[in-house]
Amino acid sequence: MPELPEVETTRQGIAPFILGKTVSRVTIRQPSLRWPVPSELPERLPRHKLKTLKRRGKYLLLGFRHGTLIMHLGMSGSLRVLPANTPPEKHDHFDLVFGRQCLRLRDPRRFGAVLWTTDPVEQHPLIASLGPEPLSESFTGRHLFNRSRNRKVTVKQFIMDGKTVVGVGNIYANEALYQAGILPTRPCGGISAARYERLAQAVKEILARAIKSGGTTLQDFTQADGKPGYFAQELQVYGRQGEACPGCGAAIRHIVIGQRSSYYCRHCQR
DNA sequence: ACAGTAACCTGTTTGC
DNA sequence: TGCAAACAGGTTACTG
Repeated sequence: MPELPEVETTRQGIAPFILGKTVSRVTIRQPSLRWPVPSELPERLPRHKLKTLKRRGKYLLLGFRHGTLIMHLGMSGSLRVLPANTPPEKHDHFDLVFGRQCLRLRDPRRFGAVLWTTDPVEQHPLIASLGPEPLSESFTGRHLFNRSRNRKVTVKQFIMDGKTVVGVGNIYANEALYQAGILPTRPCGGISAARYERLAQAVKEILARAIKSGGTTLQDFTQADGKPGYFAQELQVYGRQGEACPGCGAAIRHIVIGQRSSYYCRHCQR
């Protein structure tokens, strides 16, 4: 479900309710997520104040004086702030309670994660090898060009790899390649620096616009207040197999690349 | 180091 | 209508 815009939307939505607040209780209902939820959290977190709430790629980082809680929403996760006495529903696996309010993780497919580290979080194995933030200055066309030389994977797989750049999932990879006019199947090692410049620009624009729209709701993504995101209406190619390309009117095509659905226009992308 | 595939899990949609 | 297969926004782990 959530790509970078959805995670950022979530971060912004929950921050005002939990930043600076003190944890009163932790409830683990389902410890079996992507990795086991650390069983010591209910002893370790209460009485500690949440000092920072950051995002790195699609990871949310909840900073405490004595460590960092790392959360990931996987394919189907969502976080909401609710009154602490709200009865949990079927897939509500984890609660971080702050007095009368509670941060609740719901994740039907359980590909999400809740982890704890006392080391500097940037050294955590899941975080340390990540590429640059797409909305930062260190993410450039030159970076894409340099990293892709002598590689053969398709450009779509290349930009979806978190070691290349973080936060570009399947939806926005399709959209960025369309906007940049690049065929998703093209081997990444043969694309020119000028075209990578266009692609980096497209990634930045699309992610920034999606964040402003509150993310993309396809089936069940909700912002922290329970409202859907509105970027789905602005998707040019994703999920539009057979529809007319907004640029030239040709039918949008659908293929599978690396087991992920891919959509493109054969005329506007080359 | 790279490329390709399977794996984790549940819910919904599609096809016979 | 019923049932099974296919598919879904992510990422790691394993194989060659």
